[in-house]
Amino acid sequence: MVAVLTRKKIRVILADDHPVVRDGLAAMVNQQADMEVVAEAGDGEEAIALYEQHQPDVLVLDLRMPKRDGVAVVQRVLEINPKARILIMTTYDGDEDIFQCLSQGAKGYLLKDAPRQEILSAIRAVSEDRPYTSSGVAAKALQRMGKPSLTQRELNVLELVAQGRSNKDIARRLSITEGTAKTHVKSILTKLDAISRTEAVAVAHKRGLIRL
Amino acid sequence: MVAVLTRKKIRVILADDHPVVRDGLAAMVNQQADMEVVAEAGDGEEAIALYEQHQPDVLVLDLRMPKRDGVAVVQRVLEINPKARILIMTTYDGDEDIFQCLSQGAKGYLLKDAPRQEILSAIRAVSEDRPYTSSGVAAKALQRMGKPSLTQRELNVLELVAQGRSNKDIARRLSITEGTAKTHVKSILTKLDAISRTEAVAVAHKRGLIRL
DNA sequence: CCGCATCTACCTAATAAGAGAGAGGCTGCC
DNA sequence: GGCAGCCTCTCTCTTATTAGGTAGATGCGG
Repeated sequence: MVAVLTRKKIRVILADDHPVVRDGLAAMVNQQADMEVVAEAGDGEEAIALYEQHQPDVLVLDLRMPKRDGVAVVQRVLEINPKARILIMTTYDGDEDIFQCLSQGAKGYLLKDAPRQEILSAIRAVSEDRPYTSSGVAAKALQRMGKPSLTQRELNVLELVAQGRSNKDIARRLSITEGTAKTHVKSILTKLDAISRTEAVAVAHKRGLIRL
Repeated sequence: MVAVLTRKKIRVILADDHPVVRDGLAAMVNQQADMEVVAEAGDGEEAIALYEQHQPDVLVLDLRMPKRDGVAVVQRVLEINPKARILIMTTYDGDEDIFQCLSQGAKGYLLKDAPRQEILSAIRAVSEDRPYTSSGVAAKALQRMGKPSLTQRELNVLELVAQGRSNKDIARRLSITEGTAKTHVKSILTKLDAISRTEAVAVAHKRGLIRL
């Protein structure tokens, strides 16, 4: 046995819907002398419940999860404990979610393809309340800065556009006139700097504004 | 120590670009008495090289990888050893890749969010040359059957359509006339059963015909 | 209360996209 | 050789989309 350090171990909760990923992270974390996994969650609601129960030092959170997605979990956990230390970890690299999570108070954000060392450093950083963001992610978050954001209504319209609906169809579904639908589409095009609706969908997808 | 069985252990190679996932799978596999990980690859080329070197019983392969993607690896490995037993494992659930891999000779296909037991069963099945396909995946592969496939040219056009290019722009890039571009777009729409180009992009994405 | 943003709605004119039909050159397969 | 499938090009016609401007109604924060 290794001598136990004076400091307590960093208590970590893992939340990810892939058992494989949880196993991988758990194996990595538990191999470290200074940290341990105290619980694992497979969906958003479980993550919130387990956070409340264990009050860990760090919550490692996948953005895409069943029941409640990452952004919602971040929100809820910070309501429970405004000082919560959350490390977002995902395969996803669109910039909208990154921005949302970080601006809501997540302490770190990194991608799943990060090497072991980087993941462990990130957990340590976040546990000490230091922000951690991998370089590529930081760049994207900066890119997102200054770009106009879509209104809720525009997002609804955008979603329908992405499904290939016509303006007329969109109007019917949202119970507005075709003219209004056009206006929304137009301002979406302007904000996303796109020439056609199809390009708008491509841009929106790249930014993580919509999921397909 | 547990008594060693008469049978040899199933020798497994893991290929995935996420260190976390490799760790998770390795931990799961090595805990089993009847299997062991003999090598791990982080990209397609490495996977091929390690396969050649170790000639494992099972190759567990992620579809999306740097350097060379899953489909290409399946092809190459089966050239090296036509009896190779390959288990495709991915987060991706579009049906095009599933179909491609299975029709090329991969023995199994499952999703990363599968529970531990299912993953292990799949490895065992494939190691005995029995096909394994999780139910949801099988359904999608069947769906794909009978649906018209796009020609190479149409796929090129589709890619440009997905980027939001206009017919005129597509024509210029492919050095064809706008009329011809329209013809291709039209037959894409017909084959994908879409009304507009934007819907075509949505369908194509869902089917895994294109990546964004 | 005022200003600002948003959502709503209408208009015209220009452009792009989609439907339909036809047709020649090319390949590969039977 | 003949046939099928693909790619290419042409044409017309209709509809959808986009650009431009204008403007009333609402709600929110200063």
